[in-house]
Amino acid sequence: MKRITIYDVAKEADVSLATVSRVINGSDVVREDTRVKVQEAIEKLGYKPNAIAQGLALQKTTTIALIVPEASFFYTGQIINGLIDVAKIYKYNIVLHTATEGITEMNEIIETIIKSRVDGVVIFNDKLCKDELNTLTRYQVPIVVIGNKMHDDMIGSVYVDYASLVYDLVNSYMDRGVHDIALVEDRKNPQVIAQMLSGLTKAFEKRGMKYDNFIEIPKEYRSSYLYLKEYFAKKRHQLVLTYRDSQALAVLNSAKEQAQPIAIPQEMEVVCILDSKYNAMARPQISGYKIPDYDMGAMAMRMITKMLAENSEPFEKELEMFSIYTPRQSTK
Amino acid sequence: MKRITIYDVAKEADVSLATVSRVINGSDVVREDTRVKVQEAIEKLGYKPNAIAQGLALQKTTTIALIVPEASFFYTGQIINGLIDVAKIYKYNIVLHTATEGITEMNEIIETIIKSRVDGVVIFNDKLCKDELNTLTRYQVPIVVIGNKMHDDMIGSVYVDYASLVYDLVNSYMDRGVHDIALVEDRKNPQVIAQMLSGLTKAFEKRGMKYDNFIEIPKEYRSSYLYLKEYFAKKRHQLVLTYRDSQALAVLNSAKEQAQPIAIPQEMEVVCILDSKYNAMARPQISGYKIPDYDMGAMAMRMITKMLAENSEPFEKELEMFSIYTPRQSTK
DNA sequence: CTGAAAGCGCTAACAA
DNA sequence: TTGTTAGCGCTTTCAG
Repeated sequence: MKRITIYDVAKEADVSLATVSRVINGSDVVREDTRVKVQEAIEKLGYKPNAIAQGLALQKTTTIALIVPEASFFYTGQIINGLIDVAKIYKYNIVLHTATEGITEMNEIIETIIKSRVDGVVIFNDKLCKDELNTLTRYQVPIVVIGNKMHDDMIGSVYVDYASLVYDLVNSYMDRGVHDIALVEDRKNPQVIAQMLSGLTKAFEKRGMKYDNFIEIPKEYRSSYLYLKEYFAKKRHQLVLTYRDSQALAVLNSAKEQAQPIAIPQEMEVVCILDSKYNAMARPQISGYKIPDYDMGAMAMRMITKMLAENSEPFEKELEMFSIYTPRQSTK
Repeated sequence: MKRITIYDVAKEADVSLATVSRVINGSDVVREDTRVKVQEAIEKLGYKPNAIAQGLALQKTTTIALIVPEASFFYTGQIINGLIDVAKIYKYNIVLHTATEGITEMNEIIETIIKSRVDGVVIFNDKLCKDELNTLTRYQVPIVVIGNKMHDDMIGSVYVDYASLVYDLVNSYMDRGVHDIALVEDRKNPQVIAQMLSGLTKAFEKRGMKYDNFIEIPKEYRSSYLYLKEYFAKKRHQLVLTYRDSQALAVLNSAKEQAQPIAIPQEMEVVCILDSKYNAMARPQISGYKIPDYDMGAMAMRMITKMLAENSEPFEKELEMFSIYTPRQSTK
């Protein structure tokens, strides 16, 4: 089947290509009968407008680039879903890029993004690289970042304030006299951990105390579990904070499986900041915050479309999203 | 910053645009000093070739479309990762589409895919729609489907043979006299379930028996859990098969939390076909098959690139992937 | 209401 | 080795 173009349709319908262009773009100046005639030709030939050629002529691609970290966590999927769902509404295509560690990698992604002339980019990445964003900005590409508060003429953001979330949580525990609070981290989400730490530090400093209770664990579950098993044999805490569900599960299992099991929540409480369906499947069920991943993706896309709109009336470029706490069995 | 084009570079370097084109495409006929001159102009102006224009001229986009189900499961992420990783190697971009339920949806996706003139499409979807694939084929778009065995001039496939996997598993259980085997399903993965069923049926028929032991559960974990709790109060099985980890967890928890807890694996064994990291975090740990999700994505992409290569020597268009069984605590 | 023609930015013969 | 020119398929003034 020969690639059929607007010319073929024009010939078939016996009109000029300009007219065909008008009907496929829904121009209302076309007389009804010629519109019908053209439509029929389109059907008959199975013509589909070439989006590439349109993009070239129009100087826009109606596609936006999405950069996510390579690690495939459940919430990444949710963000993508939310984003794509609203992208569909606005007829945008999404080209997906995954950022591995390493700056070279990120540079390459930015490079291909610029070449592909996307209309905008949404970036969700735990390692935020200001420099890379700058080069995008230099090329006039509107950006929305998910997960970090920031703001600029061409940059918007959708985020959760983990610092104050953790601050509030820790604060209320400290009010009740719980001071032995540990933070588990595995270096996979440095940005978020930094925020959590700042919340913790602030709560401690408020009371003239210094915070330094990290439990640094390996990146993989199995070794984390083993590490924690040894750790808890020597040391326990009143409250353990984790970011991801798998970390909380490592805590739970290693605490339970001590020679002298640690009773959760009686002896030690556990909160997993980033709630997931697996938290409710664990035993004891793990308390956590329901972060609106899907909505963050959706709102990020919404924001990009606003930035892209011609007549865009001014709008808030920093959008804070809120999470709700779901207490379960791992806390008193 | 004005959009700068190949003309600007040509003027700056004082050569023709053809020469510029040659250096950006690495043609080796360019004299070294003019190449340097052009490179300098490119650097100076910050020129980036317009991939859209290149696409138009070359009649190819170096992007491939990926269709995945909307549901965000862990393995979907793995497939995407694998696919993107090899896409990077071959300089392909990935535009991601999620297929919600409903045929209209799928038709729209196919429509935009055809318009966007991607070089190929990889489709991973539990609901396979032959018709949609046909329209792609009519437009000469090479396809690789992940998860279903199929084959055609323009279609390749990468799959796991769940039927024979389940057949072997069930067969060995039946050899040991275990006949009371139940299959849990929630209608979210009809294609795979159909395959599993065919394996089960075959194993039963071999012994002149008929298989009809389904446990049809709701789609959400919470209601599945409640459903199964009632179910297991009345009825138990020697072996329960599930597809996804969350289903196995629902089985585990509801069995454990009976008035008279069901001992797993002593009284009832559980196998989750699709192994995931959460299976190892559950207690008891759940036995399952390690399906090579990442590799399936990677191989699918490899296959597409082969189909796209000019001088492609013939290759196997049906690629079976194998999984390995990891016995854990949920089986004897 | 419709057509002619000039781009959009780049590639690839074909000449020079 | 380099330049000239004709597309790639579509949009959009500008005339008619």
